[in-house]
Amino acid sequence: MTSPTPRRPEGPVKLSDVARLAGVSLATASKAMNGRAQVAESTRAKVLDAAARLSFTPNPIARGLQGGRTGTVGLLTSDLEGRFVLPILMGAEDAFGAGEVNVLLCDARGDAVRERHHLKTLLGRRVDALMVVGRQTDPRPSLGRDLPVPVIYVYAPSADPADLSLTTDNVGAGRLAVEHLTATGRRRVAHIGGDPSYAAALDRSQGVAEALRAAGLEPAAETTFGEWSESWGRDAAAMVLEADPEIDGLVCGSDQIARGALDTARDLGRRVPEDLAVIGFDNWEVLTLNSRPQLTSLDPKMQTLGREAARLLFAALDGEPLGSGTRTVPAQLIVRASTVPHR
Amino acid sequence: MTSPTPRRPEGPVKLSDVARLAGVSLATASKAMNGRAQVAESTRAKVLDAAARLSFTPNPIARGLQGGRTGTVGLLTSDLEGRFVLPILMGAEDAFGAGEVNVLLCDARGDAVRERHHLKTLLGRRVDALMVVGRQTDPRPSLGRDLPVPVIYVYAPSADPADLSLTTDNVGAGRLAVEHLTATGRRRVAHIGGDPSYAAALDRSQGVAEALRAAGLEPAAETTFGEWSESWGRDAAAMVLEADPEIDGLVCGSDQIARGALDTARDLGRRVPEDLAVIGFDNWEVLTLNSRPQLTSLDPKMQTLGREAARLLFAALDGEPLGSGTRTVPAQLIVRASTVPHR
DNA sequence: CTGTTAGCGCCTTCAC
DNA sequence: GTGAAGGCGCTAACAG
Repeated sequence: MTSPTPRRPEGPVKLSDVARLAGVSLATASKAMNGRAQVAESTRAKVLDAAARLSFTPNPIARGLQGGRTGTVGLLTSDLEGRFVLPILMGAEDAFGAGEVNVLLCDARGDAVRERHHLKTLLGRRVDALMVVGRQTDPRPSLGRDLPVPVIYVYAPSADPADLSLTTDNVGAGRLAVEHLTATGRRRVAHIGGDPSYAAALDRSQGVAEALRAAGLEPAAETTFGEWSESWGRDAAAMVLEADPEIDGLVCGSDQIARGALDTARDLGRRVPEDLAVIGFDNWEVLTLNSRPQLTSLDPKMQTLGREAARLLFAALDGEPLGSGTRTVPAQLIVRASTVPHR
Repeated sequence: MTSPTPRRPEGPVKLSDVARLAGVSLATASKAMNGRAQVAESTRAKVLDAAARLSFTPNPIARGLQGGRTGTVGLLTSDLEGRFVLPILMGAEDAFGAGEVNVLLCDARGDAVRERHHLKTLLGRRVDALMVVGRQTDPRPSLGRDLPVPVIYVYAPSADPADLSLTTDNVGAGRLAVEHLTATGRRRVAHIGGDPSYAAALDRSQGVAEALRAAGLEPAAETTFGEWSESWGRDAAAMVLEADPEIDGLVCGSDQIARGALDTARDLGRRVPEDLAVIGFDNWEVLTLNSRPQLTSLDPKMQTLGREAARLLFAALDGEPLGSGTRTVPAQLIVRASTVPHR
């Protein structure tokens, strides 16, 4: 047996160490390591073995200098604060990590100048691709058309249809909410909207309207828009329920609003879900799991969004055309006790 | 006037382009750009001007190959999911970004094997420093003592006292909570604890006990521990208030618990804050701002934690000794209507 | 199939 | 004060 762990050179082990141990030239070692075809299987085995014994890791910096892949992608967020961004980030980091890619994170904190600057440094670091994450579904300005790497916009789509964007399907989510309520027998449904300056609020409202129409139902009231807060949910629910006491289904623009609505329902002595079904959006668990009763909600699948975006970038790096336009990921209905009686 | 924007070579501009435009050699250009002393001021000016006109950005990859700084730090999180991690990340990214450093993000998702792996790739990428972020304040295993770069543990301190850790002062936070209640005249104070398997729950409880003793007060009851949920807050508050109706101050182990306690107080007809003051921990705004009344809480200053950790790493990169042991950042009392009557 | 030779972009000796 | 040459670790031409 040869010595299992040859004397390691000081410092990190380099390809030349591997080559020497394997008794081949540097170039051959390189080819063997990178799976190039012009290498005899026996030599490849020798090299691979040597590499393993030295636990060699190629230096990505040196590799990057060559102009090939750096194995990094830039993640440009407009605002880390938003709770929506984190799951996207997780999904992306997850998907990339599996593919030996590392994520370079930059937060522009809502400032276009800072965003420009980060874009420059990321390109300077020769990232292989870029993912731009915003915290609203309203379209945002494009980074430009002639970037040297593939770019995908996530959650906040690019305003330029030539770019590729991936966002959540809020219209569909609105439809799903109503379909769930009608499927559970509700006939008199009202919608309490969120902040109408957000596309998400308008889209959800549109979906609600479409589904009601499709079900042959009149909305119990015009959508009332307000803000994304519990207090708005409390107030709006009081208004709506007073105006039409027959209402048996309430679609709320967000879980916060829904939680406020639940409070009002309790104050008014309405039993949920027996007298009144309440449904929210976002599936923000701190809210949905802690409310009484627990809240049915539409999960925007942010993690899927991140993962899927990473997948698309990977495909682009593998030479597939990136594509363009805005694609959506469907929301998922999470049923809890606020819409169906105890099982 | 010379042409303001000289014909740019194709591709990114390199130092040799700058040198040529400035009419000096590559070496001189390098020295001039890096502020080395052995360069005439006049030549330096020429070079700087040329660089500006070409908007030259040094290639960090090539720089990194040299073995100097790569201008990247690794951020190793044990779990991105936790809501605590994000603000730390923001603070760190913020502080680093200002210093022209980029953050390489890796999420181990609570898996030690994955953590090892990420550690290896980060070191392989020659990060200048490492920041390890956990989601509980319980000590975590050290990454080891002989890492080639400075390491700081944030929020979750390292179990090895030779490492440098930065976390939040939960004991002090517990004290602050009680001091606030006594300062507003409460004399009969009980503590509803969180999940006792968390150091945070025990530390806060300890701080509460200390401050009560210091104020010459008996705790209204032994701390009851449970879980970090609203329903535990509701149940525990009911128990505690029934056992001792004289209680006029409730320190809750988290904002979630506090919110549950507020619900119970309302159900029991106790006026908050007149009859009963309620205070939480974490200052999680979705909870504190939406409760009725708004909730006084102790903010753990996670963003400060991240920023401060980055600062310490910067100092270490500048040659200062890194230091060791666990340091803490004090929590900040955020007073709202649940402890003081309407102003 | 394998090895030799040139760079990638930059910084750093070391002569001049 | 300036420039020429060598090298960081690796890959991509080319020769053998």
